[in-house]
Amino acid sequence: MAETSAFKAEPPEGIDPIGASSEGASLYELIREDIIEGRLAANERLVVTDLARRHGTSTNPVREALQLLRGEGFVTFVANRGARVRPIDQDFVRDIYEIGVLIEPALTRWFVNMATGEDIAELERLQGLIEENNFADIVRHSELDTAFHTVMYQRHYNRHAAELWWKHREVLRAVSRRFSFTLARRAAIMREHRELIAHVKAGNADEAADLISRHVEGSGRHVLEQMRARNAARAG
Amino acid sequence: MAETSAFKAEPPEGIDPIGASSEGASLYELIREDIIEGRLAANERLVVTDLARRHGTSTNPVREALQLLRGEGFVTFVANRGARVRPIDQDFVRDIYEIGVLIEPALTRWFVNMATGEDIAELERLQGLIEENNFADIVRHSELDTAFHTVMYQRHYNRHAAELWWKHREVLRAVSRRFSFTLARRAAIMREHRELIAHVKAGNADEAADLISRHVEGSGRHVLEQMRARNAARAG
DNA sequence: ACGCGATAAATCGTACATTGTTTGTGGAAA
DNA sequence: TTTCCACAAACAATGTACGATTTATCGCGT
Repeated sequence: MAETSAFKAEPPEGIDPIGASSEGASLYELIREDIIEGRLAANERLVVTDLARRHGTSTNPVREALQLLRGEGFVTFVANRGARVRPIDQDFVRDIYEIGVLIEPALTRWFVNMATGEDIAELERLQGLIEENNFADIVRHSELDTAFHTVMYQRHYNRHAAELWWKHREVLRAVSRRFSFTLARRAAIMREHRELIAHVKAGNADEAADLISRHVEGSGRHVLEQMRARNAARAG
Repeated sequence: MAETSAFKAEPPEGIDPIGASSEGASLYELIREDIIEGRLAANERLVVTDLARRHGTSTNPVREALQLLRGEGFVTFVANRGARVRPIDQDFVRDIYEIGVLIEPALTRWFVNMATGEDIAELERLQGLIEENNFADIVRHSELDTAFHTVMYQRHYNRHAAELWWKHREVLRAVSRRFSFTLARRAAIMREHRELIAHVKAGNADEAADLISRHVEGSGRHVLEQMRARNAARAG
C-alpha cells in the first residue's frame, strides 16, 4: 500500500468500480456528495435541466445519475414529477447504525479467525496514527478510523455484507464530519480500539464481536445525540 | 385486505413505490425479472438497442432502467462497454442469506414485543393456508410464506432493514421457485412456523429470534444444496 | 498463426417533441 | 370583498431521434 493511500479511506477491494459514463460517474459522485454533505436540502426537488446546466452537460447524464442514486436509496422518484432528495435525518442514521450493529460483529468474528500478522501490524500502525492525530484533524481521524475498520472487513467472503457496510460507512462518515467528538467519546474510541487489537491478537472472536457491537452502538448514539442537539438548537 | 391480495406477496408498506416513468417502471421490472428468473444468463451483455427493440421503446427508458438496476446491484457497468447481468450464483445467494440470518432475528424480536391480536390471527390464518396448500402449488407456497413473514416485518420502524429484507426476499423467492422442497424441509418449515406462532403468543422474543435465525439458516442451506446439486448434475 | 487495419456495432452525449403537472390569472358566486 | 373554480400558459418530465466517439469484429497480408 502506497504511503499516500495508507490512511486514505478506500473501499474494500472490488467494490463500486463505478464504470459508468465518464460524465455520468462524476455527476453521480457530485450529486451524491451534495446530498450526503447536506448541500442539497432534504426533500429538495432535483430538476434535471437545472442540474444539467449547473454541471455543464445535457440532461441524459443527469437522468442516469439520478436513477443510479435512486437504486441506492439517496433519491426518490414520483412518476411525472421527478426526483427529490431523500432526507438523511435521524431516522435514516439510526436505521443504518442499527444494521451495522447487526452486521459488523459477524464480519469482525470472521476477521479475528483469519487475521494474519500483517493484518495486526497494520491495525497497530493505523491505531498509532489515530493516537498521533488525536482528533486534531477531524477529517483525518475519520479517514484513519475508516481505514482501521476496512482492514478488518476488506477480505470478508461475503461481498454483499462488506459492500453494505461500506456504503453505510460513507454516509456516516459524511454526517459525522459535521460534528465534533466529545471527550468521553474520544476516550471510548481509543480504549475500544486498543481492546479490539488485544482481542484480535488473542484470537478472542466472541469478545471482539461483542466489543464491536458496543463500539458501533456507541458511535451511533454519539452521532444521534449531536444531531438531536443541533436540531433542538435550530428549533429553539 | 382484499381476498385476492390476502395471500399475494406484497412489499411492506412504503417500500419501492416505483414512481418512475410508466415505461421505465415496467421495463425495470421486466429486465429485473429476467435476471432473477435466470432467463438472462449470468454475465450476459445487456445491449441497449436490443432491449429497446424487444420492448418496443426507444433507448432512453432502457438506459434509465439499467442504471436503476445497477444501483440495486443486479447489473454491472463498464465505461463505454455497457451493462452486463450480475450472476446470481451460489455466492450471491449465500451472501444474502447470511445477511438475513443477522437481520431477521432483530426484526422478529421487535415484532414479538409489538404484535397485536390481529397480527397473530393473520399469522394463523396464513399458516392455515400454507398447511392447506401443503406445497401442492410451489409458487403459492412461496407467496404465502412471504406474506407470513411480511406480517412480522412490515411495520418495523427501521425501514432500511425492512426494505433490505424485502429486496433479498424477492431474489430468494425467484431463485427458490426453480427448486422443489425436500420432505425434510417441508416438515421443518411447518414445525418452525407453528413454533414461531407459539412464541409470539407467549411473548418469548428471544426464543422467537433464535428460531427465526435457525429458520433462515435452514432455508438458505436448503436452497444452496439444491443449487449445488443442479450444478453438479449440469457439470457431470 | 499473428498482428493490423477497415468496417460494423454499441455506447454516450446532445437536441428535440410530446405529455403531463404546476402555477397564476380572471371571473363568478357567496 | 373574499373565496373558489376554470382555464390557460409556463414548466418540467418522459420518450424519440441522431451524431460523435469508443469498442468489438473480421478479413487481409505478412
